[in-house]
Amino acid sequence: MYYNKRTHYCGGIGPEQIGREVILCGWVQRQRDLGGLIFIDLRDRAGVAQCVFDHTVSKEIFDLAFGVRSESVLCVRGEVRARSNPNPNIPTGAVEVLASGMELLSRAQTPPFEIGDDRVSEPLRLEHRYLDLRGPKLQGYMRLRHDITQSVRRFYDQNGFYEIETPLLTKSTPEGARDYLVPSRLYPGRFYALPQSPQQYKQLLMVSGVDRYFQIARCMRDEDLRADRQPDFTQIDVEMSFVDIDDVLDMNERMMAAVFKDVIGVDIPLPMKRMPYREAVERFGTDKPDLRFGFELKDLTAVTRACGFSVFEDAAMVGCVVIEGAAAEFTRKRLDRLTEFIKGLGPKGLAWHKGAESSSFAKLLSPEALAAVEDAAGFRGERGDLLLAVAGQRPALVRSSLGALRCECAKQLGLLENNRSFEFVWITEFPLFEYSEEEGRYVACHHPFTNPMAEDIHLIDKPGGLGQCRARAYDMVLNGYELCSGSIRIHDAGLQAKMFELLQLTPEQTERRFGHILKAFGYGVPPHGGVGFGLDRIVMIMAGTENIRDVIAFPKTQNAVELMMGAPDYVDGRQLEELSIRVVSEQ
RNA sequence: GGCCCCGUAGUUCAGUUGGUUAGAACGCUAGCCUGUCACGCUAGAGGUCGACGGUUCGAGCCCGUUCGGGGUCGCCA
Repeated sequence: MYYNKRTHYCGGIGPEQIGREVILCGWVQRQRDLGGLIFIDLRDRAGVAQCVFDHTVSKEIFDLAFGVRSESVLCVRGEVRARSNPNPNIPTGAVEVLASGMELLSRAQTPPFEIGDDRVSEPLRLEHRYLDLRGPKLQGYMRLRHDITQSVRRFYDQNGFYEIETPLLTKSTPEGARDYLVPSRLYPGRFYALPQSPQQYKQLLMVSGVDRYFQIARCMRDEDLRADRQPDFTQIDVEMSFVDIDDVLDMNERMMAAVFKDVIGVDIPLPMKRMPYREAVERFGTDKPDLRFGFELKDLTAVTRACGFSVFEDAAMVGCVVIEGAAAEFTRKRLDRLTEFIKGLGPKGLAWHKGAESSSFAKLLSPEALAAVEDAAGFRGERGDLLLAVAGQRPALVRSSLGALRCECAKQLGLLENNRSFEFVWITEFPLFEYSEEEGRYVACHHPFTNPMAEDIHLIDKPGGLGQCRARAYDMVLNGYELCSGSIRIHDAGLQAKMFELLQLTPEQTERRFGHILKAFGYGVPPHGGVGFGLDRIVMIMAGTENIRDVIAFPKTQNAVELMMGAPDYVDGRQLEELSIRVVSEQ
């Protein structure tokens, strides 16, 4: 037995080891039997090494090598030697191991798919996640994720932050995402909630005088999933005392730059760009703009009021994007597909224009009106521009559709493929409140502890002022993804009480949901603020994938199912009894 | 909850206007082969066409329902 005497990783042998005896352990990537000569490619997390079995090895070992199957676990002992015909396709291709011994440690069944074949359907791979994780792609992502979290920890440690864990079993505060609930055995009818974020705990740590805190925190939200959203995810949670916006932005953009430098050697220019929320929405139709390309939104409403085209005239807003120099790329068929794309988002249709000769609306406008539209849009026919316009009754929908459209066009033009540029921007001056039709009241955009901007506080008492009031809240956005979100919190008891009043929470509700934190704030709270980063998204972008499941070891499907173990699942009747739970719906 | 896409050997896919025995590649099994590395050659096994119901003389194909998966809107303080 010598498998516990491993000398190298498979991927770790090279010309330096020539002439030395090594012991490698790993999985059979492939076996090639040439009759009197057998090759076994042995794989571990570091790479693949070719092991050779020939007449120099005992018949017993040769027969063992003859019978090995893919994915069986072996330990191979032998001498490293130079290959007479090196394989330039693998890093260890200059050498091979001439086997003198071998142990078959675990015989594998035929796997349901070939390791490393990324065409295989995702459900099958998720059901056998441990096999998918053997492949070089996911191994690379796990390593990347490790490197990122280590770099994050180093940065905050070096800047005086304490890493502190907060509870997973906590209390439901139903303002925000839906909670995952955990029944209490000792208190029938009562429930813990799993944290959506450690928000309140980190603020309480500021009350405690921790001053600077961070945590790589698991968070759970029982909401529907997306390609970049899991119900069970990880947040880099950060809070600082005695700070205002600039201090928080400065610290955390330096963290992000340090991680990019450490992990992938990319220099991120600092300070990062900043853009008020309002500007982002007007120029890009979203609060998370992708700044890797242009195609900015233009408002045409002023020039289409009396243009002669009723669809434009009757709309509350007409907006457009100009896809510069790309008119030739967009054939009639592709424009039809873009129209379907837009319709899927809500608007009734898409108007397009390549010049007077080729346009869905030019004939309907007077020459003067058309010139005014082209001018307002920044359209230049001689450059081969394509103008895409959307008209509608809801300006917010017109903007968001155009925002999605500019991204779709960039994608179709191949501007994002293999694009390794990183365009960071802080979105600032978010609205403090937004009106909820569903609840018939104003709700906090961020959360109810968010501080208003000093210059906007007076708006709170003005009629209609609530919707105008801006918050000391900010998001870091990278390539169209929201990477983090944060704010400066309220530390003034009077202002906090006022906020709850404006949110139309009764004193009873306030007491039940937030009494503990208000009580704590009564004993001396420093001005404080912080951020929460979506770690999974950071890893995803640095990995260059668009699928958040790729960078989570054991992710869930879109229906929040964990296919490998089969969670969620029914539980034993006795377990339910202990929890005083009666299941009403049938199994 | 709404909308869109997908479901055929173990895997990835093809399958004509609805028509005889549903094909290919890889993988798998057996045999041969001493320099392969996507080894090669020979032979073989492997399918409730996601499920249920309907239309039809006849359904992988048409219709309905349903299940599973993906994307997206709502939702995600």
